[in-house]
Amino acid sequence: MAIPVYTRIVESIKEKINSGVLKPGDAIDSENTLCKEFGASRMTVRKGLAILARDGYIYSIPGKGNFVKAPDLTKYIIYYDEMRNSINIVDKSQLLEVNIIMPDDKLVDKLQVTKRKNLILIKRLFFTEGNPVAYDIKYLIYQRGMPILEEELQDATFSEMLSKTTPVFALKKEITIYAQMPDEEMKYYLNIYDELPLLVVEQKLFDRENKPMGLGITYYRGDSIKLQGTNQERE
Amino acid sequence: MAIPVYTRIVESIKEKINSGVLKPGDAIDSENTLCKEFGASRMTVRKGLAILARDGYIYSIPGKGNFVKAPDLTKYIIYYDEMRNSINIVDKSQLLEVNIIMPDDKLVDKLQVTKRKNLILIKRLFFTEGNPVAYDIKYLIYQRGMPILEEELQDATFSEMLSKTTPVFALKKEITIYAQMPDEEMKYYLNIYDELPLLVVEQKLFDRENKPMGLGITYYRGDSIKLQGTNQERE
DNA sequence: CAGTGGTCTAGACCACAGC
DNA sequence: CTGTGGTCTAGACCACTGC
Repeated sequence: MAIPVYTRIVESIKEKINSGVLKPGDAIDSENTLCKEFGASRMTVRKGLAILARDGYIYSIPGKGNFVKAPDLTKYIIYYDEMRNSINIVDKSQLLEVNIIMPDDKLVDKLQVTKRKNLILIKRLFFTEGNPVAYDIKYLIYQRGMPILEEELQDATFSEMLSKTTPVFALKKEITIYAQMPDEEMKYYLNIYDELPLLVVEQKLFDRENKPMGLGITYYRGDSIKLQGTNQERE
Repeated sequence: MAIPVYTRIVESIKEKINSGVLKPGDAIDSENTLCKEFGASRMTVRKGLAILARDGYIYSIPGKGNFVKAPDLTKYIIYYDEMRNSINIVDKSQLLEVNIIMPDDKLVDKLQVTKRKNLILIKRLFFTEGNPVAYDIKYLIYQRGMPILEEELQDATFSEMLSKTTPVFALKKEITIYAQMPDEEMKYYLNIYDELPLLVVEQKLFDRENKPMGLGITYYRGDSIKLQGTNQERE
C-alpha cells in the first residue's frame, strides 16, 4: 500500500488534464465508473476527486458530474514580510518615534475610525549592513495589552505587533504595492542623493469583525527590494 | 441535514482556535473522541478535519494526533494580469514591434537558452482612455503553433499567448515586482515629463519540465498602477 | 425514471508514537 | 501493549439533473 489508491486516481486524472486529453469544461468519468476502473469503493474515489478539487483541477455540479476547471492564470502567491525580501534582509532596525496621535482625514478614511480615536504611531528605519533601506510607519488602533515598550516594538513585524493582543487566526490582511518618488524627509533618512524611486508596501490588518486594526506603510529604496511570487504554494 | 455534521465539527473547532481557547501547537481531541462528542462516524469526523487542514488551521502527525497550526502571517494572494489592476484597466493596446531576435547575455541567463536559439520579441504600449500607461515587452521561446499574427498578439495577456501551445495546467509562473526610474525611451513612450517612477512587473513562465518558456516585462507609469492582495482566496 | 454527486455509517486493517 | 492517525470497503439515503 505504498501508493494509496486515491493517489493513483489523482495522478491518472491529472495526467489526462496536463497532457490535454481532458480540456476545461470536459466531464470526468462518473464516480461509479471510476470505482469500476480502479476497483475502488466510492469513498476512495471521492477522496481522490476532493484532492483534485482542492488543487483547482476540477469542480463538481451535483446531479450532473465532475468537470475540468479552467485554471486561474492570474493568481500568484507572495510571501511578504517587512524585514525580508528576495534581494535584501533587514539586519538592524532603529526606532525613530513612538507617539499617540489623532488621525488626520486620510487615516480616518483608511482605518475607518472617528477623529477622536487615539492611534499609536511608530516610525522606524530599517538597515542592511549599516545602510538605510526602508522607512517604516505603523498606525495601530490602541487596544488593551498592546505593546508600547520600545524593546518590544523595535524589531517586530506588523503581524507580530498585533498578534500579541488578537488570536492570529482572526486576522484578515490586505497588501497594496506601488511606486513613488521620495520626498525630502525620505531622501534624508534613506540617504538618497540622486534619482531613485521608492517601492511602497502598505499593509492593513483587520479583526474578526473585519474592522481595521492597523495600517503599516513601508517605503523601500528602489534598489533594495524586489518582491517575488509564484502560482504555487511554498514547501 | 441542512447543516452537515462535518460542517458543525469544522465550525466548532474553528471557533476554539479563533477565540484563543486552542493555541498553535495545542492538540485537538482525538478522532475517536470527536466521534463520541458529535455522535458521528470516524469518516465524517475525518472529513471535517481534512477541511480544517486544507484551510491551514491544523496539521496531523500519524500516531500522535491533530494539532493547531501557526498560520503563515507572510502569505498573500494577488491576482495579477497586465491589463487590469486595482486602479486601472487597459482599454487599448498598440503593437510597437514583433521580431525574431537572438538573446543577449541577460536573456540567455534569464531564459536559460543558448545564444543561438531564436526568440520572439513583442513590444506593446498599453493605453487607458487615450493615455499611455504601460510599456510591455515579451520574449517568447519559439515553439510550433505559436501565434505570430498581429491580430492574435495585440490584445493577448502573457498567459494567453502561451496557452495556445501548452496545456495551461502545466504552467509554473513567477512574478517579480520592483520600482525603477524610466530611461529616455520609456519617458518618450509613456509621456513622462517630470519625475515619475516606473513600477516594473516581470513574469516568467515555465513548462512542465520547469524550463522557461518566456519572459514578460511590463513597465507601468507609477501613477497608473497599484497591485493589491489579501491573505484570503477569491470568492 | 435512472444517473449523478453529497452525506453518512460501522466496521476493517495498517503503520506509527509512547509507555 | 494501547492509542493515534491513514487507508479502505460496501453498503445506505438524500437532492438534484435530464430525459
